[in-house]
Amino acid sequence: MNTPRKTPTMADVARLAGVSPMTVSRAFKTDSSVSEATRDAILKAADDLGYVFDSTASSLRSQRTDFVAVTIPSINNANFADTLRGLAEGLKPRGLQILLGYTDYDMAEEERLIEQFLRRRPEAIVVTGGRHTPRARRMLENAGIPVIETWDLPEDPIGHVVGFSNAEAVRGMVDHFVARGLTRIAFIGGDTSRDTRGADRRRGFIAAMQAKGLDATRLIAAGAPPISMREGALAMGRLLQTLPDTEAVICVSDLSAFGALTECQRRGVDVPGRLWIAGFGDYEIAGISVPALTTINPFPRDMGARTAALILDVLDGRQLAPAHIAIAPELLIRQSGG
Amino acid sequence: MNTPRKTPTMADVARLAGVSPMTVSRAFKTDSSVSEATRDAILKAADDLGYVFDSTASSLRSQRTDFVAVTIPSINNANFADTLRGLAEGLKPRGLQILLGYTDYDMAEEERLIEQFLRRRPEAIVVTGGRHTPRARRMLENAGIPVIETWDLPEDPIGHVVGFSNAEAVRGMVDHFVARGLTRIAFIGGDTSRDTRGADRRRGFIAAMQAKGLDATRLIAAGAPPISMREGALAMGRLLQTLPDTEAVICVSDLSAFGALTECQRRGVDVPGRLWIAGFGDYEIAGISVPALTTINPFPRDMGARTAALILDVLDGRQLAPAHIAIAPELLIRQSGG
DNA sequence: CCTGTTTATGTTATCGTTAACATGACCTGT
DNA sequence: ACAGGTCATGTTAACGATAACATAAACAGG
Repeated sequence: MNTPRKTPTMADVARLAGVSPMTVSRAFKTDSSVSEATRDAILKAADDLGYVFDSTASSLRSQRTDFVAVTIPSINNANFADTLRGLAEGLKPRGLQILLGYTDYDMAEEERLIEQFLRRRPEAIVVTGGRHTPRARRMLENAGIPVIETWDLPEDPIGHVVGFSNAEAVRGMVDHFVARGLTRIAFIGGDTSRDTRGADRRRGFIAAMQAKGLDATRLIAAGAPPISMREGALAMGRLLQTLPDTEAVICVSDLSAFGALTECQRRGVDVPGRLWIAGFGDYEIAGISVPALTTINPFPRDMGARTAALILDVLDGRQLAPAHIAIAPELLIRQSGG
Repeated sequence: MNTPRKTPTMADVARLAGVSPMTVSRAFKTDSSVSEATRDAILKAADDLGYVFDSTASSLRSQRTDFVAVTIPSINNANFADTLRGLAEGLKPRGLQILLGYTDYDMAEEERLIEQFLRRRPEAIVVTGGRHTPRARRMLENAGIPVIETWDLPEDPIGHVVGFSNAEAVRGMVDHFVARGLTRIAFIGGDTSRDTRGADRRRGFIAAMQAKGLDATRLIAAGAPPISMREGALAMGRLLQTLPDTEAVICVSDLSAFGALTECQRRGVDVPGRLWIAGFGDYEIAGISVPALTTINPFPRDMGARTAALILDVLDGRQLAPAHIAIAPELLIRQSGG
């Protein structure tokens, strides 16, 4: 019978290597001053015992968890995934581990996640968007760690911001279409308050149209997020039926835009001949579909990378005041219109 | 000047509420036996102090972290994201938090991640695929926690398995195409060993073709993963140039299949009229593109959900022996061929 | 009314690591 | 040869929670 021995600890390693536990602890930190011979002996002993370092104990004693908490609305979204990737890549060199949660576009769920995350004592917390429940906001304000809001430019930020104005970005698209002589422009999506960024884009569309003195009522609902290709196709169907003289459609995202495009293809509506379609996000599909989709690139991965860099700056004391980093989204005019 | 007071602990809450720290601890566990009056007083005190429960200390003492470690090849992949979602949803009711890492299709990176994760003392670990570095495998074997391999049916599993045979799934597609009378069938992707599942699918293609006595050499490389739409389009370009008499193409994923389809559209090649295209994964785009893509649905979300259920069963002692759960992928014949 | 059980709470020791301080050995320059 | 410094290692006492055990009060059944 094999002994049901417990997981070995540093003390066990120390005993086998003939040193004190403290020296073992030092040997596991690369930078510490331990003689090479001692370190080798310790690592050998640790290997022989099958010792696995216990981060939990380390975290408790050192008060450093090396966690960065991140909440995003959805994992099944290439834009957010890109931000996450930029973030993860920027944090990895420093050994910071992301604690990921998705809110499913639900602020109450976000609140629950934030509460859970703060209990884990992360070094920083990144949230998507600038709107939160009052309690969530309070928790973030009192967390005592850097807070970064992304994918938005909130009027009253909690702490740091790395984002862009969704409304402004869509205004750019409207202005471009109007400059090209179009007037009957529609917007698909952004109809529910749940998708905060979608709603902002829709608001931006309405404001921009009104600023140009144009009819801003060609609004097609797409339902609750995640708004995907299918919803885009259905919305396009409704648009073609109710407002057949529409000249261009701006969609809340490339996914709905592509769905809308496929609906046109199924119905034999020529894009861009009879109708222009624009999306948002510069997903891969926007660049490769036939026709390629006119869209807006908000540089999601860059947003993640900048957020990561900001976090490191704050943790290292290089950045003291709340940073307010604005990303400039880029208008990409492609074959689907513009 | 405001006092730089430290974060309050249970002891502080206990003092304010006039109880012992142990009672505070109990009050924070919903199931424990604390009188309603006491609990209210404690929660009130905690709120007044801005107390935030410290999971790190709790984990160290109770030897329970409520973490489940998960490694996936890429976050920017809707299939893996679906698995993750199924997993997260299944684990959330039990308060298990996912510790996510992505390997970027790199086994050495996977090894590094596994090592890091095990230090966090997760309750279980989920890995994608059945191939790992020898050291990674050893670490998993000795981890003393449930190990679940997914997205594959390894010959020699480490512990539990929730997956399917990538090779068998593709065989099903080949058999179907052959039954429909085709013989000149090509395969795009799976050419690098990095994408283990892609390579398995390619192997499955070759084996199935050879089993039918057909030419299994129409293999188009798509490069290193992540193989996406663009690579699919480029590969299709090469296929049309070098093997123009090909009747059908099976692609390593729907993303490359859609890219391939767009290339046909750009070149005026009729799909399915002149060429059939099939993908893998049943991504949303497969169902909505025009023509819709013939593909294979491996039920990624279900895989995640089943994995979560398995983890709970194991943690609760309901499942003792290593489980071996095979998912049956479904052939979806759509307009692009079949 | 007494014993046995349940309920609400307290006491003590500990989870495994490391911050902070201490120490002895070995330099190093004058 | 010695004060001052560096280097490698050791000692002690936490970090903040809770498992395990203990106890007092309330309750229940005969």
